[in-house]
Order: sequence, then structure tokens, then C-alpha cells
Amino acid sequence: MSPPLKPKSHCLSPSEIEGRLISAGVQPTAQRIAICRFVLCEADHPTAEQVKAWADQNFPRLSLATVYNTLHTLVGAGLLREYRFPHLEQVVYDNNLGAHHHFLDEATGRILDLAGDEVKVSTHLASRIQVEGVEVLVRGRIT
Amino acid sequence: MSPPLKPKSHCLSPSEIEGRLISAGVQPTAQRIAICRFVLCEADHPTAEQVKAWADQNFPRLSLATVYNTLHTLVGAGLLREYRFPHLEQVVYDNNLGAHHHFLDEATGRILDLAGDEVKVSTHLASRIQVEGVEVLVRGRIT
DNA sequence: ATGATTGCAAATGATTTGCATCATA
DNA sequence: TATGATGCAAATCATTTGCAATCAT
Repeated sequence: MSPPLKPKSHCLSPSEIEGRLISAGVQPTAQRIAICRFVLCEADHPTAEQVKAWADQNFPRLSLATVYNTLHTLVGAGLLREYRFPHLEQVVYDNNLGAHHHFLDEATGRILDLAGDEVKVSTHLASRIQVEGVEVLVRGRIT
Repeated sequence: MSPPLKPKSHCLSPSEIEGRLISAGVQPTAQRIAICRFVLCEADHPTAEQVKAWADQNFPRLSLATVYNTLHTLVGAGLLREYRFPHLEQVVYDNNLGAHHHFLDEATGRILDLAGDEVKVSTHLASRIQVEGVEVLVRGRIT
């Protein structure tokens, strides 16, 4: 298995997480802090199922409904983003809030973030079309 | 409702459809020809549900399983492509077999094909990464 | 005849919802 | 104590599957 292209993002302490939740207007409950610990730091494009599996190991009695509730809350609060990719029927979550695109490794199904400057896109559309965003998915393999 | 940006692609006669199926190595059954009539001509990025709804009006007693079977067969035969978009949990089918990208009208949820020259993408990735394809989704509104 | 295709209903997988209980402001 | 959060189970939605009946070669 090849190493990731970039070092994993730093981790946040529980109190930093709590601060972020509060400033985003989200009640920092124990369950939400736990889920954030995983989803905002450790995890790499997790699905709800993976969040639940992590919770089953690290925070017993956290229900699936709470996983979904929390993920939606975090997305609504702007702390997390959700994406749908062609090879996966599940939604994946991404803690990278900056402008970026994605790479799908066709060999493993793994998703990597691409920095904004790794992909250049320009559109030449009819003037009737007002562009609000562009999402690029690069498919390929890592040799 | 604004008119489409491009005229709808021409229609195929049942016998043209039959010919296409045969040369793609697909048995031209009545159900498949019927579905192709819709999916290869009339329809614009339909979902399986929309194909079924059309069949209910135009080809009674065509089962949902056959809709899915046929769509998969057509995709496997290279006569149709399937896509998954962020705003929709259903798969959508596209009879445009050329290289192209997509536009999502945020106001209506409608998907339009963008010609290859309406979008320019270039990637600058680590040499370990071998690119096999690039998919672009432009989000916006039509004024 | 022989294998492919179809229809129907039941199964699956992801996500959502209803509702009673529980925690926190 | 009042509002919001949680857990559980049942419900929903898209899609798949099992299998017997039917069709095409």
C-alpha cells in the first residue's frame, strides 16, 4: 500500500473541538465531540457506516441515528462537507473546507483531496449560464 | 421555463435501434427496444424511476427488474452511460457517448451536457499519479 | 431443447423518521 | 422545567436478487 500523498491533517483536542462546535452554534454534546474527534481529525473521507463502526469501538451506545444527525448538523454548521462519488452509493464526508477537487484511485476506491492548484478548470459557457461552482473528479491510479 | 441550450438529439427508428442492439451484441427483445426508444432518444438524463414511469404508459407489464436489467445491459454494451450526481441519490443515465461534462442547474435540479470545448481542465499532479479520466460538474443557474 | 430474458415478490443497503427518554441550558 | 439531543425500532427509497414462467435461437 503506497503512503498518502500528503501528511494527515493535525488533530484537535477535545476542548478545541468543543470551541469549534460552540462558535459554529452547535451544542457540544459528548456524542458530537466524540464523532468530531474522528471525523474532523482521524478520518479520511469516511462514510456514515465507518463513523458508526468507529463509534462502536470508541463510544459505546452511540446510535446510528445520532451518527446521521450529527453528520448533518456538522455539514449544516459548515464544519464538514459531504460528497457523493460515482463508484460509491454512500455519501462520504470531508473535513477539508478549502476549495479543492478529488482524485479517485481506481485500484483501491480511495479518495484523495487535490489542492486547488493541482487542477485548473476554465469554462466557456453561454452568457445565460451563471457559474456558482465547479467540481472536478480525477480518476486514475497511483503507480 | 427556459428552452434547452441545444436541440434534442434526433430519434432512432425501432429498426435502427434493433440494429444498434445487435451490433452491440445485445438481444433485441421487445422490452429492450421499447426502453431504448425512450432512453436513447426521447429522454434527457432519466433515472430508472422515470424509465419505469414511461414504460407504464407506453409498454404495459414491463417490470421494474427489467428496467434495471436493461439499463445495466445497455451500459455494459457501451450504448449508455450512468452517472451519479451530488444532489440526487438516484443514478441517472446519459445517451451522450462522447467526451463531455455536466452542468447542474441549481434552480431546477436539471442536468445538461456540456460539450468538451465548453470546459477546459488541466491537471498538475505528482508523477506517481496516472490520470485515466476527468469528470467536471459545473453548478450554477440559467438566467 | 437450451439458454437468455422477463415478471413478481421478497431481500438488501443506505438513510430517515417517530417517538419516548434523557441531558443541558 | 423547557428545549434540544439521543436511542431504538420501524419506515422509506433505490436497487438487487431468487426463482419460476416465457421467449428466442
